[in-house]
Amino acid sequence: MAQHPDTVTRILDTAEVLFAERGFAETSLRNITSKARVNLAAVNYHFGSKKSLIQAVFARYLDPFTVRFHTALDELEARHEGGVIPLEELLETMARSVLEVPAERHSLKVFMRLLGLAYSQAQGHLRRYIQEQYGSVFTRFTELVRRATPELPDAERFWRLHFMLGTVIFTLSGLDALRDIAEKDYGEHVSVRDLVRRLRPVVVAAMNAPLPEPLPAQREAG
Amino acid sequence: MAQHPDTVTRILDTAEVLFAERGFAETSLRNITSKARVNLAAVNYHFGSKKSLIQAVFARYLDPFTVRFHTALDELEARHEGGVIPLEELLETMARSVLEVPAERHSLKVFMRLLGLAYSQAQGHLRRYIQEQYGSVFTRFTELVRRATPELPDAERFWRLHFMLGTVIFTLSGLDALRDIAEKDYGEHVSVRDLVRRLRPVVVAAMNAPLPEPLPAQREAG
DNA sequence: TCTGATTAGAAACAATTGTTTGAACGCTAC
DNA sequence: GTAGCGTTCAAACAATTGTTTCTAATCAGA
Repeated sequence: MAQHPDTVTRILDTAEVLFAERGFAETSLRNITSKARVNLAAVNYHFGSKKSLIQAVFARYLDPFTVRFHTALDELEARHEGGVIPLEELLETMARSVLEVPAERHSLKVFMRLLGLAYSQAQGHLRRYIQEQYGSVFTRFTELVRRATPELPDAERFWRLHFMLGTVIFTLSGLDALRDIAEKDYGEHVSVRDLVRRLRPVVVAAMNAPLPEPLPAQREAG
Repeated sequence: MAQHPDTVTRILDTAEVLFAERGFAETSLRNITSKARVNLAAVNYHFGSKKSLIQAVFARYLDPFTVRFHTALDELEARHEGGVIPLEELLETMARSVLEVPAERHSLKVFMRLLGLAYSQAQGHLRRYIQEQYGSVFTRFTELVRRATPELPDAERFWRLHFMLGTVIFTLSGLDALRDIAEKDYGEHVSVRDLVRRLRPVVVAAMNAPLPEPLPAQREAG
C-alpha cells in the first residue's frame, strides 16, 4: 500500500496533529493535505478513504503499544512464575507501556487525545476497529487484574477499571488546558511524569476503595 | 425571541438528543428539523445560528443546574454555620444537584453526554461560553473543598479534583458504549443511579489517597 | 373585517465536504 | 529508448452543509 514513504508519513504526521486538535469531523481532508503540502487525492490514493486514514493514525500508535504491553506482561508473568501479580505492578507496567510508545513515536499528548476522541466521538467504525484489533491485550490485562483483586465482584472491577481509564485519558488528553490553569494558579509547571506520579496513589486508592452500599430495592426512573 | 413554544421546544428537544447521540458536527440542521418536523429555516429564525442553538441546548440544562447547586450550597453552608463542610457532603451535594436537573428536564444520559462533548469536542466557543456562564459556581465549590481538605497541598487537590471530574464525565458520557460491553460481559443492566452509587466510594477514596512520593531530584525527559 | 406584525414554508444560495477521474510525471526493467 | 508501473497533480464530481430570501399563512388588536 505505502511505497513512497514521504507522502504517506507526512499525511499521517499532519493528520494526527489536526485530529487531536480539532476532532475528526472538524478536520477536512483539504486541511490535512494543504498543511502537509500534499495533493488532495493522495489521501484517497494511499489510504482509500478518510475512515481508513483515521484507523491508520490509530494503528501507528496502538500497534507498537500492543507489542510492548504484551511483552511487558510476558516478563511480569515469568517473574512471578504463575503466581498472582500485585495490582500495583500491573498498573505500573501498563503505565510504563503507555509512556514508552510516544517516546519512539510522537507526542504523548496526541496519543492521549486520540484515545479520548476514540471514546467520545461517535465514530462507530473507530470503536469497532479498536475493539476488534486491540481488544485481546486488554482482555489479558483485565484477567490479570481479576486475579490480583479477588475480593472485588466482577462488575465492580469492570467499572473501576473504566473509571480509572477515564481519569487517565481525560487528564492527559486535556493536559494543555489543565496545565495552563495549574500554572496560573500555583505557578508550578507539571510534567507528564509528575502527573503520572500524582496519579499512582489515586488510582491505587480508587481500586482498593470499599465496596458501595448495595442498592435498595431498585426503585428507578429516567 | 421565542413566541410559539411548540416549534422552539421541538427543535431543542430533538437537537439535544441528536447532539448527544452523534456530536455537533455530525448533526446537521436538516437532521434536526426533519426529525422535529419543523421547517429548516426555523432554526436560524428562532436561534440565529447553529452555534447559538448548541448554546441554547446547554443553557436549558446548565441554568437550572446552577440555580439548584447554588441554593444547595447555601443550605449546606447555613446548616454548618460557617464551619467546615465535610468532603463527603460536598460531593454528595454536587451529585444530587446534577441528578436533580434531568428529573425536571430530560434524560440524565443526554446531560452527561453533552458535558462530555463540551470537553472533548473542539468547539472553542462552547468551552468559552460554559466557562464564562457557569464558572463562578465551580469556583465556589472548589473553595469549599479546599476548606474540607486542609491537609492536601493546593496543587494536589487541584489535580485530584480534575482526576475525579475526568472519571465522572468520561464514564457517564461514554455510558452507552460501556453499558453495551458490561451487559455483554456480565448480563447486568446498569442504570445511571447505579453508576453513581459505584462512583461514590471510589471518588472519596481517591480524594483521600496518600500523598505521592516526592519526585527525586527531577531527572527528566520527554 | 381590516391592519400589521410574527411565524411558517419552499426554494435557492454559496461554500465546503469526500471522492473520482484522467492526464502527466518519474522511475526501474527489459 | 520504451514499456510498464507506481505516484502525483489539477480538475471536476455529486452530495451536503449553514444560511438567506421571499412569499404565504397565522393571529392579535382596532
